[in-house]
Amino acid sequence: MSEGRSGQVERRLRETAREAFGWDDLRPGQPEAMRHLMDGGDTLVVMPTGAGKSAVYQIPALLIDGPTVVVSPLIALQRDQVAGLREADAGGAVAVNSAQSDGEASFEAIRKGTAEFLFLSPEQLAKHETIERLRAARPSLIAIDEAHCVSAWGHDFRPDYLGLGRVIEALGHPPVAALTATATPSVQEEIVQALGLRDVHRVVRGFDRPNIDLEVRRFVTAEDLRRALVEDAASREGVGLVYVATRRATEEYAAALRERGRRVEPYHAGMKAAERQRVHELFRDGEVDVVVATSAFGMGIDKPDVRYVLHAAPPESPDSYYQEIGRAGRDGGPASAVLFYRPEDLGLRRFFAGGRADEELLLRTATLLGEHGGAVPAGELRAVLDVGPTRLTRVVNLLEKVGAVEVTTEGDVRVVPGGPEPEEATARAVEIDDTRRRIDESRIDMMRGYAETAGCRRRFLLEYFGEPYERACGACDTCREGAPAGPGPSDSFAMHAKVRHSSWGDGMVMSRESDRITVLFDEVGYKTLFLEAVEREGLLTEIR
DNA sequence: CGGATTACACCTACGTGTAATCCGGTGCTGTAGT
Repeated sequence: MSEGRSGQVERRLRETAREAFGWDDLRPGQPEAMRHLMDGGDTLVVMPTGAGKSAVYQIPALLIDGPTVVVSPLIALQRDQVAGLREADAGGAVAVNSAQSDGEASFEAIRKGTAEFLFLSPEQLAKHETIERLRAARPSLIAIDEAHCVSAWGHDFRPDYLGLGRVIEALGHPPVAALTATATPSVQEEIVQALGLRDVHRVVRGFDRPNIDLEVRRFVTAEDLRRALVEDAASREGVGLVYVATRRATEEYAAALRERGRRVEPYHAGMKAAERQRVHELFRDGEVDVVVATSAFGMGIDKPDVRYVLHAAPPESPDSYYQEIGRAGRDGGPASAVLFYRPEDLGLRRFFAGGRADEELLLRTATLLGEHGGAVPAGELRAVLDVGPTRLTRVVNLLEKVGAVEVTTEGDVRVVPGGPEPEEATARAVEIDDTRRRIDESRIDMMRGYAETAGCRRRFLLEYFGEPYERACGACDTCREGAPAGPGPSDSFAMHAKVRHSSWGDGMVMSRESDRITVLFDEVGYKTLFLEAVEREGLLTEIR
């Protein structure tokens, strides 16, 4: 590739950025990713909200002939994105989902080229008719927005996320851009695997948010914690968020804060759509001081002047925690993230993470498909097995992973000839699901690790996300109290070293403190080991 | 897994303690009934 041609491509990218979106310049990392897409490769972009993730696919979309399919997890998000693109001179945008009646008109607009962008949920893409309509429009680019959902939701909550790899192939695998604000190296790997990305160019940058002060306050009784949080939230200046674990707690904290004179609204997924919308608007317009919410509140929020994010209970992983506190201080001004912590409150997360694969249903599905021998439409399979679409997709995903069944281009399910027998397939599927669950549970352990570390909290989080951070930040509670120094002079088990444990298998060193290291094992997830014991017992060997 | 609620035992006052039970998050979709 000559210097001249890539320079020319970059000039066209810059021109398009200016003309269509009014952006005067491209940001670091963007041009390379855009060029890679235009050369036909896939790209994985991990950048904070507001740093220009969307531009990475939107600008090439206008330069490559053919429409762009955008997978977006929330209908509300699709609406905002369509509206945003319509304001720009970006070739038009439409969506297809259950909230709008005229899906056919949207497909028509894409086919005729009167719209460049088509927004869809993974569930829409799980339908064979949708794929057929899209194939007719010959999409030339696919964007997966909020790509961490593949890993966070694909295994149970919204299993159609794991079908996206198949969708990409069915559409002829045009260049794919997967975008997210938060993904550890292992989640990045999972996204690449699940989507079947090839020739991947990665842009990973900007994890550190130095203006967010980090603090954990520990409590013994639930009542003390509750009082302290209400007191804290009631006395803060500016707009803030309080994350709680249950819907009921949103109401209770909101009532307590209202009593303290704050303008406050609860928010959770059990509320009516109109009410949720209203809270979003009040928050956006600065007409509330505090929103008390479950994890339902967050995606798509881009309010710059959120001054604090308090947690009344730990979330399920540092991944979720970092996403939630990352909504503070987007304007670069001082912001605060405080976790009000009791170890007992991790129990609810353990409960949520605890559901095991349905062994009986796996066996029944595999047996039934084996006896039938041919391709069975998903609808018929659901009826015979008497299960809903979510459960069936979950089971089919697992059986597909062990090579027992496959989904045809028509969207039917059939056994793979020569694949494992039903019993064997079930056992292997259960094992795969158990591994995934152990890793989920180990993420809860890492959340505890964050809450209980004596070291710098920022360092803990950044190393969890794979960014070596060889110092103390000075802007967290442990630093202010004089956090212990970093790792000693020993250079064994360096950051990101590959190691082997006699019973936990292979893993990678993800963080180091003065007396302990944390290793992410392929099979059992995150484990923290004390260096003294590692050396005394010879627990780990370095491998390469 | 832990917290909140309910049931009921106590035993004779109308309240209190303990055991059993229930419940908990995230969103899409498509259809039936207003």
